[in-house]
Amino acid sequence: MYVNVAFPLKLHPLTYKAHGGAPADLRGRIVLAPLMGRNIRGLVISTCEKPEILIKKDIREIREIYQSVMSTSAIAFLQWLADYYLTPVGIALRSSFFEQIASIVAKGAEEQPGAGGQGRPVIIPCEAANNAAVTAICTNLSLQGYRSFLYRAESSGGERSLLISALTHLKDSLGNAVILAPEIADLEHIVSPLEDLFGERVCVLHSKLSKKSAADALKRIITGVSDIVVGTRSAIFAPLRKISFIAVLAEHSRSYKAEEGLRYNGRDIAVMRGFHEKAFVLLSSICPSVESVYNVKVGKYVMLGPDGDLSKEKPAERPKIKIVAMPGTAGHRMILAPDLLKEAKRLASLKERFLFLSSRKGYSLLRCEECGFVERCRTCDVPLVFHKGDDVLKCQYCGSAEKSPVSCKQCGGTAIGAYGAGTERVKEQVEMLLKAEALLVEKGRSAGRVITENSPDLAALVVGTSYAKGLAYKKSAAVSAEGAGVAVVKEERPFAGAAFLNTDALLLQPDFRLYERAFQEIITVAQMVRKDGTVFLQTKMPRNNVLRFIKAYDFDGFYHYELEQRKAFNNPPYTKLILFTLPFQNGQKEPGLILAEAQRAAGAVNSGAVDVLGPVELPYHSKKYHRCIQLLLKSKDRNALHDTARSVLKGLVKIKGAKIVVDVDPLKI
DNA sequence: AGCACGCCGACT
DNA sequence: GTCGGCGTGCTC
Repeated sequence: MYVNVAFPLKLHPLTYKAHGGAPADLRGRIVLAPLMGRNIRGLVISTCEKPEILIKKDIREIREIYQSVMSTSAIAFLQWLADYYLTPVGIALRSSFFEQIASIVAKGAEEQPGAGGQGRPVIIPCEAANNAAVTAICTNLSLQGYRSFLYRAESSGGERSLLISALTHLKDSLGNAVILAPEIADLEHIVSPLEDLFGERVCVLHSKLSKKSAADALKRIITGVSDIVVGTRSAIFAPLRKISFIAVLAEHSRSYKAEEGLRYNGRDIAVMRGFHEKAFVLLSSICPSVESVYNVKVGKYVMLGPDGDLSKEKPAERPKIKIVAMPGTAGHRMILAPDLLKEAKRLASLKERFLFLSSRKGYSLLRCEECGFVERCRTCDVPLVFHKGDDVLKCQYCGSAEKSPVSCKQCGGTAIGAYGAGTERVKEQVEMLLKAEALLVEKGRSAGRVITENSPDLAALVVGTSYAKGLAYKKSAAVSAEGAGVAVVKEERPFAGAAFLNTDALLLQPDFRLYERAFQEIITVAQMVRKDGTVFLQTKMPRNNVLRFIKAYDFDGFYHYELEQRKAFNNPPYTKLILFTLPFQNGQKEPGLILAEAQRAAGAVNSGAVDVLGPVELPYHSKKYHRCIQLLLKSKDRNALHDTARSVLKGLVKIKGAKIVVDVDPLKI
């Protein structure tokens, strides 16, 4: 018997011989196989009586055979994953905790697998806060087959409570489950109630766990001690033998998209894993993605709601959204509108909390009053941001800083003024106008780190980028890599008011998903503000369509409008995209040469069903690379798109010295 | 991922 | 003349 073995390498599966006494059920087993003079652990993805390909050398024999870690459906999912994301199976395997799993299995080969599932769950009675959705979940789960549902919740609390209520109802009848949340910091909210319900059955899995914690979690899953896995996107690769329930919380979140390595979307592949496992898949969000709403529309998902229809829901009590028209005249310098200031002042006097959101860090841009010149970064070609505290001009991408100028680099003029308002300047303004201290919160570098503030009580006035949203909560235990799983339920103290100071920054960039993002961003903040509070939107475009939908909390109106727009401009979800990026360093040989070769690769496209955009040369913001060449394929036909992409990729890999990044269903283009 | 093969610059 | 740089290619 021969076996085809996938290794966690950039390599297609290789054929080996299995010795006479080998067990018959080799598929899904981990094996030790000779490769390049060493022994490497791999996964048997298929078996055959005769080798499927002719090889010059003689076929070598498997050295060791260990236990199976993948069911047939898990292997099918893995192969689909590799196929869909245009990558060798080995790369897909490497994204699936394979090396850790293989090492656990090989080392623990002599040990008996644990009986598993003995921890008696502690059942906590659930408050009867449920609705038709809970019933729908329970009924459908018992049907045992693949189905995907989309649920729009009123609040993130509501989203969690649907999940917890449904699982409480199911109690002992719940099979294996995977529950995904976008950020590590979101996990603690779910883990704690789930542990109350299911005890030992619950385990946490995400990529920031220490080696040991990850190994522990994986071991618990493999041995059957834990069969309810809660985690971030990578947890969808949990080595469960079977899955009957998958939940994706905040399914609209962009954090589900991997931005390095295999660029998968955790939400999309959760649905596909659910399909292969014949599982029940629940996607939920307070503002579902346009993609998912579209999938409901075309019958791929079922809408879960009181009447299966969003529009029939009772209007919830929500904070008022107030559009504040700012003077449109060029050069107007108002940062905080009087209305907004008045309300913030009133709330501050009542010791209530107010959140000021700006989309930029730092103080402002510096602009020559004479000629309007704004200095840009030499490598990244973006405007440099003035940081008043450090008195430097800084690039937001490469971080390079230089002393702030005294005169204009273009005309020599000495009148240089602040232009726009970043968080640093907003803080200055707020403190000056409200005569109170404000807390500045900016996004840290590592996702999942929770801000902890020194003051015993939370600051009343908070200024920040959208990252400051995390401060809607009071005490939060830092989610360290080690301590994940030890959850502390946060005590909430919502903001009584919030303001987007430059809403227009959310509405003016050239990206077809911009309106969707603005909608989600504002709804997310509104959801955190007290129901009797106010959310202010400062804008120079008070009549903008999206702002009107947001003001009225008109979800149906928004999705309808947005889908029309996407259709009219041939954008996703009506078309599908695959993006090739070839990044290069500044010093590298003429990009013109690479561009010409990329052109040739793109020229080989012969499918009329696929549009080719580019290749074009663009700035690329990363530490190592500064510019890139991008090639975008666009089609209504997924099969034609993938076939074309495969042939284009064949051409691109021939380009010497070029690194190629393939992004199927890119979010940023 | 490793490891070998292979074609251009500074040395015992 | 050789030693060695790492760019490119192969691994059953």
